[in-house]
Amino acid sequence: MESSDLKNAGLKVTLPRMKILEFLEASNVRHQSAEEIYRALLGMGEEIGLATVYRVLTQFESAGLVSRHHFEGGQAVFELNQSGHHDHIVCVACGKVEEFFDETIESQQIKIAEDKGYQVTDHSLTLYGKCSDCQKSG
Amino acid sequence: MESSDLKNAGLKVTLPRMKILEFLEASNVRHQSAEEIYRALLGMGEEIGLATVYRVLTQFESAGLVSRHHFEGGQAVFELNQSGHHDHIVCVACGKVEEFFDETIESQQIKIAEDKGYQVTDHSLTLYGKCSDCQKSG
DNA sequence: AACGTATTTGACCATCATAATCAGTAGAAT
DNA sequence: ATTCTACTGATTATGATGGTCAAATACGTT
Ligand SMILES: [Mn+2]
Ligand SMILES: [Mn+2]
Ligand SMILES: [Zn+2]
Ligand SMILES: [Zn+2]
Repeated sequence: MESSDLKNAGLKVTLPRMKILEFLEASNVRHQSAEEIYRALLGMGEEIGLATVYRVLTQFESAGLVSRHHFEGGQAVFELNQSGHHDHIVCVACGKVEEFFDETIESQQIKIAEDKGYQVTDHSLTLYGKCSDCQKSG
Repeated sequence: MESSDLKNAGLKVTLPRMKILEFLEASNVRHQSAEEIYRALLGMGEEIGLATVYRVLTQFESAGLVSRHHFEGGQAVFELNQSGHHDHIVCVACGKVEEFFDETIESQQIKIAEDKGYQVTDHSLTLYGKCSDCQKSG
């Protein structure tokens, strides 16, 4: 039951919020833009405004329910925070997004920041390249 | 002489291009937005259009003279490509930007990509945190 | 030096992603 | 059920950046 997630986040349980959360949980695409989510919901016959989608996603982000990523060149994409932290590798040809987590990189980042006297709050790491499929066909 | 840089890049030597390149070379701030560069030039009494600044910076980027970075929340920033590749750590309190290069991270990134069958073309890594100054005063 | 042409400039407008407004609507506490 | 407040969604606003086009300019050629 997703409504408990909303309550826990201090958000009123409303139809648009439920619909967006359900959609993200049911979707097999993990990284989607606000507009993609909006269009998908419209396509499912839901009545929802684009402004609401943007607003709700921002609220979900503040509540820690979703993460927002800015990959090169396009809109921000959102993903449910189900598994823990990870970084991304994006295919510059087909747009496919894969996830990875590397302990060596993670700890090295903290070490670098500490050496410079910084207290790290966040980081963003994205690799760009051609996936194996696109290397064959391109 | 900077005009040779422009010629090498296949760009005609024009006043606006010279002015922007000279400004970037003379500036002690390494990472600046198009608008900051525009305002600085205006403040120096130069006559230049904002559209020209954007256009020229994009041309410089294509020519490999500058790099463009999208840090969180604001405009893109540009920097001269004088030293080699590096990544950035940004203070979330005062906006200060520091640079670093870590061979461990660099090679680990390539290894990760290879394991997934990707041919890396580029990557972006930015750490966010509080610098030592801002930790004291904040 | 003067010319001719292709390129560049800059004022202005267009666009794109996203945020703000605000009147109407719908949760939820009583 | 009533009431109050937070939420929604159509619309408008915003901020960064790109496109247009007439006027200006760089530069190879005379
Ligand atoms: Mn992800
Ligand atoms: Mn830099
Ligand atoms: Zn691909
Ligand atoms: Zn700071």
